[in-house]
Amino acid sequence: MPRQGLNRESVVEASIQFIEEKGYTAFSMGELAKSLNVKTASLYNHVESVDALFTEVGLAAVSQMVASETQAIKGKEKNDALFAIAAAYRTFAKDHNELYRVIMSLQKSKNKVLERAAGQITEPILQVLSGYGLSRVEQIHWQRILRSMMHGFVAHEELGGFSHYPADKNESYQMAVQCIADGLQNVKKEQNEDR
Amino acid sequence: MPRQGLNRESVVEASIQFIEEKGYTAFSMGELAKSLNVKTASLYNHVESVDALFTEVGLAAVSQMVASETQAIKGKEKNDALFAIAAAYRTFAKDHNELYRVIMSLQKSKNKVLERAAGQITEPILQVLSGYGLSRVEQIHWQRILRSMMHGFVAHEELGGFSHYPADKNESYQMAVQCIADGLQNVKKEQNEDR
DNA sequence: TACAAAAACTAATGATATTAGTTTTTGGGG
DNA sequence: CCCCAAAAACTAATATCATTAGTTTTTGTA
Repeated sequence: MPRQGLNRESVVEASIQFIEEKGYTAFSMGELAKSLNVKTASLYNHVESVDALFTEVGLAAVSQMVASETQAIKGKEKNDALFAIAAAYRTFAKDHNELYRVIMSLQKSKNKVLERAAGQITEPILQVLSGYGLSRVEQIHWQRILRSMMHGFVAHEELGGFSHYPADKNESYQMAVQCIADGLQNVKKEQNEDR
Repeated sequence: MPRQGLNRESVVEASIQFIEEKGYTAFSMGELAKSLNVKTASLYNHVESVDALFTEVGLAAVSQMVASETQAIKGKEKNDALFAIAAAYRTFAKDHNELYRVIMSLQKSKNKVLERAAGQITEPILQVLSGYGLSRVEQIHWQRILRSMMHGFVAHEELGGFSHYPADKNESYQMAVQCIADGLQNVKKEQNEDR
């Protein structure tokens, strides 16, 4: 009954912490409330719904991830930047796999929110690609290709999708990124041949 | 009270139909029961839990998907087969996007089940790759790369992850697959250079 | 034809999110 | 310094889930 000094931000913050510690599936309004020494209903003074809360958590997670990526590519360009961002992406997904799931479940939510997130996610990737002398449209294509590969890989990896085979996953990932690096190289080559 | 002649199989079948029609999120034991003219509790004579039921649905979906892929690559090899399986994968994911989600949520489930599914999913992909003269280990790496790209792409696409940009998604996907085709080509080239 | 197993049912429990309505706290204006 | 309105917390209730226990009904077969 003494006030806990909660607000939207601190509730989101607490949710992130809860999810990182106890996991995605353990989360509920009741459990969150308990961890804040508050009754469940009190949370609704600060957030409209569990969905809205998850959206906030997802956006915060996106910011964290983008920050990691941005940090990772600082001062790098071309393939150095490419391998760096790919490594940062995968590392974040592994180190914060519960948050990564929230990011990926974010998509299904609505309109504006999604656009803001998409814009953020795209930014460091486009920065990396800007070093390859691509046209505007090519950048969009390759941005999609890179994101697909990175997400597809970590999604399979984390969900146990390609367990146990006698081949190192780090090496698989390196090969995947190299494949894209080579593909980007080819774009330039083809342009030269066009002249 | 007259018997509905249900059994595990028909319940799974009905679940698939329900999910395809009304969607993943609309599903509940109660709604399923309603669609079968049965009380909720009766379903438990045939399935142990919602989780077990979803596992069954997921495995059935995997079978369908693998069948599509297998059909698509019949009589093809090398890049023909590669582009065919990639197209079939994406088409299935789009045409049965609710089922595709179930497949992807399958992963988190347990041990044996997962292995069986993984084995099935891998099969037609390895068949395609067998045309490229790869070593055993290389096959595993490239299988992971291809699966990552395909899943990553359709996941982003379906969840609205890379909406609206002025670049055709079909073309992005073609480029992604071409990138892998070129990568596979390079493996051979490098082997030749080794001699 | 009777009976036992299978299939359906009723009723209950315990999570869950959410809302309505009530009490408590507290910061700023008289 | 005190009062009061808004904000923050609370209590209580509802509705939706999955799931289980215990009961009745149906039906194949001995």
